Formats: sequence, structure tokens, C-alpha cells
Amino acid sequence: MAIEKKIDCVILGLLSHEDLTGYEIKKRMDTFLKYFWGASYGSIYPALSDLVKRGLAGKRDGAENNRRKIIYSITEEGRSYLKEWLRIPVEKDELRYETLLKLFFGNEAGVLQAISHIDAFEEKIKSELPYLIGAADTLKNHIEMDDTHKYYLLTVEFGIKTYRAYLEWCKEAKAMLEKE
Amino acid sequence: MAIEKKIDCVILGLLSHEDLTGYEIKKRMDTFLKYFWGASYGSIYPALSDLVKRGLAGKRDGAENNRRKIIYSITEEGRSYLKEWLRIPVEKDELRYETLLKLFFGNEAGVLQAISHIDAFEEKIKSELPYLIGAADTLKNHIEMDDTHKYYLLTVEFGIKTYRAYLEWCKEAKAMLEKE
DNA sequence: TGACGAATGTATCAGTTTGATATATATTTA
DNA sequence: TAAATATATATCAAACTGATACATTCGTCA
Repeated sequence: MAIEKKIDCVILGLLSHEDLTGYEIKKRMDTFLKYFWGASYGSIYPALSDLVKRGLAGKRDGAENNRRKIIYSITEEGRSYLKEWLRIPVEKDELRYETLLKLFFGNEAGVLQAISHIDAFEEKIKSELPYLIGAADTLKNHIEMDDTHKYYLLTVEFGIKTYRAYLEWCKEAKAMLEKE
Repeated sequence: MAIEKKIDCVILGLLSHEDLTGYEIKKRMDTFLKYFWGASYGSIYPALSDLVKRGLAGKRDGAENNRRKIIYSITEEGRSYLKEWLRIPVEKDELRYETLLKLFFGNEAGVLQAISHIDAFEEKIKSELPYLIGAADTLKNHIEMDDTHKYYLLTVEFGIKTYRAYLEWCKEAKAMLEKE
């Protein structure tokens, strides 16, 4: 049972908590996983069909009124597959920060442009940080209710810690660039 | 002059500093850019051919002895293209941390596995941090020599700041998981 | 000296994923 | 009631990765 595509693992992970439609899976990713993972419809829907074909997920019709809806659930085989993936070591963690890339080549464009990219980055982080802090508070209040919350909180705390480090860096980086 | 592929911009950025072969471009990425960007040969070589075709880069034969070697350089058009990309706002910064993904679904696998993933992450960061600190020291000593060093230093400082935040988080996360 | 592994160098390809788009219906808002 | 937004599935070209193939040269240890 070799683990291949990450998209399969993420979907199974989400399905291990609750039954979901493809649309809902995308939604969960865009909220809960947003800060460290992402996936597009172009990978989600084909992966769902494939998971069903391989017996790792089941599908059922959940249509209401005229709205078609396919609800997916994890099978026992799917749960084993997920557990196996969770067991094996992490293959790759990666950062793809265009901001840092533009900064690296900053000499070509000059100090002012570099600062404006840092400003934009800082604004984005500042605007997202309160959401993370809010999520952490909510999770802390519900930590006894459900063990999964403990793990969500861990990832949110990661976000908060790194975001605060980013903000410190923004300040220092701008100070360094302005020092002339 | 719409900007399309990121790989073109990274290559032009590297070529804006010095003439390079495809192999050397890959090398530069794997050392200087490693902590916030990456690219494979499968994107580099086709992109180089394409850049030449579009007049953004020039190529010349640099063979020595029996070793074939194609040296690429940036053209004036290439430099304009790079400058335009550096000018426009950053489209996307993204984190893809498999460690956090596995942690998010940690409830399925249990505390011990979660801790072992954090341990592995911590080890990796601890082993890479001295390299970043060394690079920062070297850059600080040469900062007067070359203006580009100032921008390199910025990205290295980003790495150091975030790595230290990661290590703090590792400690706290493990403490939280062990508290039972 | 010679053998063997590591580094230099170019190149391609199957498979994975993104980003955009198409289509259709339901719900909310003005 | 019209328009905008949300729910829902689906596909596709284009981008990119990871692996691999191939050839040569350099370094080093015996």
C-alpha cells in the first residue's frame, strides 16, 4: 500500500472527521487548512472518483430538491490508508514565498520597491492574525469537548507564532532598508 | 508584457547577477533560494530555451575540453521583463507543510505519532539553522562590498527569525501533547 | 596508475496539480 | 423581482515535479 498522492491523504483526513461533498471538502481546506495547505477543484473531484474506485471512500446520493449532491465517506480501507500515511515520516515541508523571491532580486528594482513588497506582506499578515487568534481562543474553550480540537489548536498556534515572527522581521527589514 | 510563469522570473533574476548554465541555475536555487523557493530541471531547461526564443535571454557555447556547456545571459528585454515582474504586487505566498497536515489529522494516529513528527521537524530545523546563521554572518561582513548582499541578508534573516519561531513552537507543542 | 564515486552538464517524460472556466440551481439581498 | 452570492459538480490547458537517462570530468584512495 504505497502512498502516492497528497491530495488523497488530505481528502481522507477530512473524511475521517465527517462525511462531505467535494464542495465542502474545498471549503474546509480554504478555512481550516488555508494557512499550510491548499488544493483546487481540479484535483479534488478526480481524486474523489479515484478514491471510490480504489475502495478507500464510498459515495452516496444526497440530493435535496433539485440540487444534486454527492456525499463521500471514508471506508475501513480508507482509514487504514490514512493511518499508514500518518505513520510514515514527512516527505517535504516547503515554503514558496514570492515576496522573498522579489526581495532576493531587490537590487535590480531598488529600496523603495523592496519596502513596498514588505509593506504588502505585513498588511496581509496583520489582517489575518486576528482570525488565527480568534480561532485559537475558540479552540481553547472547546478543548475538553473533542480531542481533535487539540490538534487543530496546535496548527493554529504554529500560525500565530510564525505570523508574529514575520511581523518582527518586517519591522527590522524595513529599518535596515531605510537606514540610508 | 504580461508576466506568466514564475520559473522565467526566477531564472532571469539569477541571470541578472551573472551568466550561468542551466546546471548552475539549479545549483544557485538549491543553495541561496532553497529556503523559500525551488525548481526542477524539468522546468529550468525548457524555460531557458523558451526565454532565448522570446529574446529575454541569450545563449552562447562555453564548452571546455569535451564538456559541452551552454551559458545563458540576460538581454535588455529580459531585464525589462524582470523589472516589470519585480514592480507588480506579489500574487501568492504559500506554505505547504506536510508536518502541519499530519498534525491536523493527528487525532486519528495518536499523541506519540504527533510528537514524533514534531521531533523530526525540530531536528531538521535545528540542523539547518547554523547554516543560515553562518550565511548571515558572512553577508554582514561583505555588506559594503556589494549592494546585492543587503537583499540576500534580508531573506536569510527571514529564515533565521522563522526558524527560531518554529523551534519555540516545537517545544510548546510537545509540552501540550505530553501534558496528560 | 587506475578505479570508483562524486560532480558537472543537458535533456526528456509521465504523472500531479493549479487556475480558469463552464454549467446549473438555490438562497440572500437590494 | 432582479441581481448577486453561495452551493455543487466537472473539465482542461498549462505549469511543475521527481525521476531518470546519458555523457564527461574531477577528486581521492589504494
